[in-house]
Amino acid sequence: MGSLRTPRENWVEEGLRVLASGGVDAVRVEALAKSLGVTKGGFYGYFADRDALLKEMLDTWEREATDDVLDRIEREGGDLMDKAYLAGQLTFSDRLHPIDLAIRDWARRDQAVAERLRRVDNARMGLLREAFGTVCADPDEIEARSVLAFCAAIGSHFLAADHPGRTRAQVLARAGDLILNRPPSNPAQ
Amino acid sequence: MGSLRTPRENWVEEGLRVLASGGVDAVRVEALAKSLGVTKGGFYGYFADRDALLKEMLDTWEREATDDVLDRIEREGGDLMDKAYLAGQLTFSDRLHPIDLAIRDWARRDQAVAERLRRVDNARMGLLREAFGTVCADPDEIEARSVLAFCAAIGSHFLAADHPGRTRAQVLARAGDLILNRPPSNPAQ
Amino acid sequence: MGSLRTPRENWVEEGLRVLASGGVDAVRVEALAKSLGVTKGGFYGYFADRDALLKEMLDTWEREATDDVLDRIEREGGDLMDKAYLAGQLTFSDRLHPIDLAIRDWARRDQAVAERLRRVDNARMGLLREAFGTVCADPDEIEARSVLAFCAAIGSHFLAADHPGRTRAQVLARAGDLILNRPPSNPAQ
Amino acid sequence: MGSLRTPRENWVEEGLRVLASGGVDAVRVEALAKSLGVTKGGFYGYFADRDALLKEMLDTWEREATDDVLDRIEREGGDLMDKAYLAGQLTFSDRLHPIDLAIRDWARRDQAVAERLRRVDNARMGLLREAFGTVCADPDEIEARSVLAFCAAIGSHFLAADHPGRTRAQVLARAGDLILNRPPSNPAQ
DNA sequence: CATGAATGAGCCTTCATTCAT
DNA sequence: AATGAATGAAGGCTCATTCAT
Repeated sequence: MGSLRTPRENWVEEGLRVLASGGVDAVRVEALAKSLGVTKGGFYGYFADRDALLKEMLDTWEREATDDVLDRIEREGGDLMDKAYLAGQLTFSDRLHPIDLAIRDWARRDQAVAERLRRVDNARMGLLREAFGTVCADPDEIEARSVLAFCAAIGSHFLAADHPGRTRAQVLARAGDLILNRPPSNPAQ
Repeated sequence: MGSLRTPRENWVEEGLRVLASGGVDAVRVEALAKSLGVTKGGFYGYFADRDALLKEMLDTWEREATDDVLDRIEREGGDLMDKAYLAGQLTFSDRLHPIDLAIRDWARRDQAVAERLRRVDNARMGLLREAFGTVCADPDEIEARSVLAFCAAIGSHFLAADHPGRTRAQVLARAGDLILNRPPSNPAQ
Repeated sequence: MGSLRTPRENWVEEGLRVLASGGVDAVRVEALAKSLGVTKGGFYGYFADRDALLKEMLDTWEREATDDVLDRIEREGGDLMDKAYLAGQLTFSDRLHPIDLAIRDWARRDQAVAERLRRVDNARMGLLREAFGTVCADPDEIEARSVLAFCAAIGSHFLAADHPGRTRAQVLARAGDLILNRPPSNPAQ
Repeated sequence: MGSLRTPRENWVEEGLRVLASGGVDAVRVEALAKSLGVTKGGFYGYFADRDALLKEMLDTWEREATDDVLDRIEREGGDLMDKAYLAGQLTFSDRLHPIDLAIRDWARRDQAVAERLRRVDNARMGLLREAFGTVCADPDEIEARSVLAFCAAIGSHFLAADHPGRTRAQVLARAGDLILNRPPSNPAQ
């Protein structure tokens, strides 16, 4: 399946993989070349320079993180809460989430990246607001709950603490109930 | 005040400053030397190598983030919620917070750092559990609210979205009310 | 007209153009390919390697600079001084002159090129000697005036100085009078 | 004597040597390092980058080609013609002349270098004008003879032709007589 | 033939590290 | 201890060259 991609896409793909696991600074032409089993010289047949690759990677991520997610939730249907939930699942998928975290860190040092992240996060917050709007009337509360949901999703992946006697998933499930202001959904777990 | 420190401490201090603003990869002996106005050769009079400095930086941070904070809240007194609140203020201070964020990202790629962060975050979660224990009886709920509080603190600094018509601080204040399960503390704002 | 040439000739032509404007080191297969709108791989269908192109360029230049010039002045007729003058005009034409200068520099570092240039310059000096022979009897003086004429033509294109109140062309016209040992041809200018 | 120079000066010196023999493009950090018997990494302790070296080389050349020459002819004394002659000897010395030729070629592709060369050539033309002013009254003729002298000096080093039965020096001596409008200085040679 | 793709050598630059003084 | 000088390993980029299609 990987070989069905154009070589150009392979560079982008490998770049995103490395970005996710090692951060921007680890996205080195030479390292990617080795992973792809080619020599670094070939890289410049596809990209003007390393920056061009980074830009392409961000384009790909932005598209996947917004358009692709929106297309998908539109196709699947459901009410607004279902859609937001599905968007969350797609956003925090094994593929997208690690990239997301790396980009969040990257954005702290690169204004252009910060701007892209802002666009993406605004789109996501839009979905959350719509969803919380179906269960809550006060706009301030909608905003607060949306932010809480978003922060929980992000923060839980940066948080290193243990939860003796529980799994992180269990704790987060309960936190989700609190954010949605509903009774514990699965007390037995 | 800076010059009252030993040269060794100056290297560590500068290292932490750069870590906070540029991430681990920006902590380069040469760059630090230039900032300190000395030559990089001198570095090796104090540290075996770059890794030794990084370790020392982590030691300093860990001490400040746990012992120093604990000492301080012990001295200041107050109930458990006050203590947790003060700990939060100290933790998310202008000095510690940027270092914290950088270390969180660093921990994603370095197991040893992850381990240290786990120790620190566990200590912090301990304070939060104690505090929430004074307003809530269910251990699962205590855990969930503690995590929510922690995630909100971390996540809000990685979140790039806008809040039309509101400041981030206002939204977070309201989120804090939700986490503490209390009515909006300042509805007028 | 350019497209009437064979592809092979196009490579040579473009090579000479680049040689004229940027020197030998600027004659790069990749750059030429881009200018010609083809891929560099195709180059090797016509030339064994870059050196083969350079050789071909020198062949073309040598032919144009000697045979073509001689043919032309033979066809045009006139006395020997007229012929030398026409040869000079052809030699220092917009096309040939920049190539000539670049080759002169190239010859300083490449013995084979120096040898070719020697052949060409000897041919030119021959014409000059014949021409000056019509206005001057002393062989030493003929040689000296011929060299002066030649040096003025070359040197004036490497000389960077200004001539306050005069154009370079005016100064050179007067220099030409001196070389030919005749009164100022156009004192009013 | 070479080792009495600072390492920095050694880089500049070697740079000028290579410039003289191979042109700007041959001035490569790695090549210079090898000639100096050091590794290329050390270069960057003295210069920000290759351009900084090139600039320093040009500074050194400009100083030697103008200030040093002027100082020297001032010290030596003599009439204006003697001074111009000495300046010519210094300028077309084994050291300066090859550098000069290389810079002349370089100037054809680099505007900043052209500007420096213009300054230097203007200074030289100034000396020539003063000298010819002592033997000639007409300003146009002074300018023409000055340019001829200069072009002969430059051009004779780019000219590749042979002079059967004579040496280049002999021909140039006679050319010098013509430029100075004096009888053959050494008819016997 | 010409193209797309890749190779490999070479250059510029950065940086951790060493070492004599 | 601190400096000046140098080393060597990387990494970014260019380019002549090769080769399968």
